[in-house]
Amino acid sequence: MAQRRADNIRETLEHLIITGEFSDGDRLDETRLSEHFSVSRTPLREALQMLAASGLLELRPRRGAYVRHPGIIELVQMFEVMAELEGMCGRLAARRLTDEDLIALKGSATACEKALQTGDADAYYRENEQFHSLLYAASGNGFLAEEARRLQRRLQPFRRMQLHVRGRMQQSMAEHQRILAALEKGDAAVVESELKGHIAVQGERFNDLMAHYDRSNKRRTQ
Amino acid sequence: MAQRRADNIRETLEHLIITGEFSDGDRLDETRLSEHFSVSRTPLREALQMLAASGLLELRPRRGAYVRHPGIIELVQMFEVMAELEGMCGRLAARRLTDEDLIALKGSATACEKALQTGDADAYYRENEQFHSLLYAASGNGFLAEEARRLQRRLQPFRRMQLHVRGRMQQSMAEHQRILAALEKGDAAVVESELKGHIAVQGERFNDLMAHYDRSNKRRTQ
DNA sequence: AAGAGAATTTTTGTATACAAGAGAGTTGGC
DNA sequence: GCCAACTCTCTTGTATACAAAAATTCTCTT
Repeated sequence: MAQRRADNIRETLEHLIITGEFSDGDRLDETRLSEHFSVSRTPLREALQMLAASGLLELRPRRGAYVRHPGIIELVQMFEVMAELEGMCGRLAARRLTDEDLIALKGSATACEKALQTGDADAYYRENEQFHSLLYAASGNGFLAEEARRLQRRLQPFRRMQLHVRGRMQQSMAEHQRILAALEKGDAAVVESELKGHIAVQGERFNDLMAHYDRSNKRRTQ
Repeated sequence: MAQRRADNIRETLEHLIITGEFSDGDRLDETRLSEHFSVSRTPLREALQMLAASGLLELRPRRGAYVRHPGIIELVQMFEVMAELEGMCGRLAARRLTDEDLIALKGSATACEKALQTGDADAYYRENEQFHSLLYAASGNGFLAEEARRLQRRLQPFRRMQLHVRGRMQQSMAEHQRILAALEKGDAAVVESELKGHIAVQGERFNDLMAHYDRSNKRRTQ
């Protein structure tokens, strides 16, 4: 991919869609957008196709590009898959972990703890993401790591919301510690189940989460 | 997606890449290809980007599109993930299976058996693919089913090769029967482990498979 | 003669121009 | 007065034209 402009536009649009600037079902007008970005329709269309490929848009032939936000059912399903992938990463990592991996993971966990103590949810979110990415890499399966990152990215805004649920950050941190301990012992089964739970809880607690989601939706729709 | 021409071209090119008409590292010339397909470069480029999005090409900015075949390591990793996803589908399906799902799966298994008895490897391949697709759907998780199908599609040519390994078809059929039996009993753990094994064996027996692969590669390179 | 640098050529990336399908609005018929 | 068909417009899909960056070749110098 990655011709300069098309890729920049993709990134910007992706952000706008993910942060909810565009609502589900919105139609993206090529001409309007190309004027907005001061480019021709050619690179803009390339951006739209990339977004469609990653599932953020639906391209209906001769009809246009429509924003496609996952509904609650689809979100639960995505978290279900994410839990499985993370569990798999953990299971493999427990067997294949290198010393460098462990050091990096511990460093990341420390950074998480620091963010937790200062109460900086954004920083915690970033460090948490880093912790999980390191774990994916530690699985020793590059393809799995890529797939996990892809889905992580897709679920990004929803995982972020989770952190605003009362007490979730503390619980998340405790889970990280248990995961690290089990990893160090090489206990694949525990790592796998801890990680599955660590993610699955986000799907299961969706009532809380959707309350937040709906309210932020309403706020921006008004 | 799916503007008429770009999508047709994508399909054709995908076939050419998957069947090995293009080798790893081959550079695809936009002008040459657009002349070959009697279209302009615009829809052709769209096709290239779709192929890049699904991992069949690498688009290096200002350098062109390069065919990207998975190496043996990546293939093993992909099968490892496929096994996990199939196992997950099976586990969920054991819990969520409807009567219609079971009937459809049984029908598909019967069709597999018929193909096996007539020794028609192509038919067996098709019916086998159908059996697995039905299983994905039976998981009750549409997102998981889509992801599984995506990866199945990507591994298609390599799974197909497996069937030419001596005795693999018979073994595969027996595994299907055991999976069906466990599904009917609702034994999620057995279904999951049977399916994991059913796929993982393909990754593990990669020495046999690669012997075939290399020979067919050599044959067409000459 | 070999290597570095400049000019040329080739190829990708972007803009614009053109074609054609979908949708809305209008008009004619019943 | 309502429905249907036709036209007109608007938007997408495709072709072509243009710009800019690599790659290649040629030349000049050492």
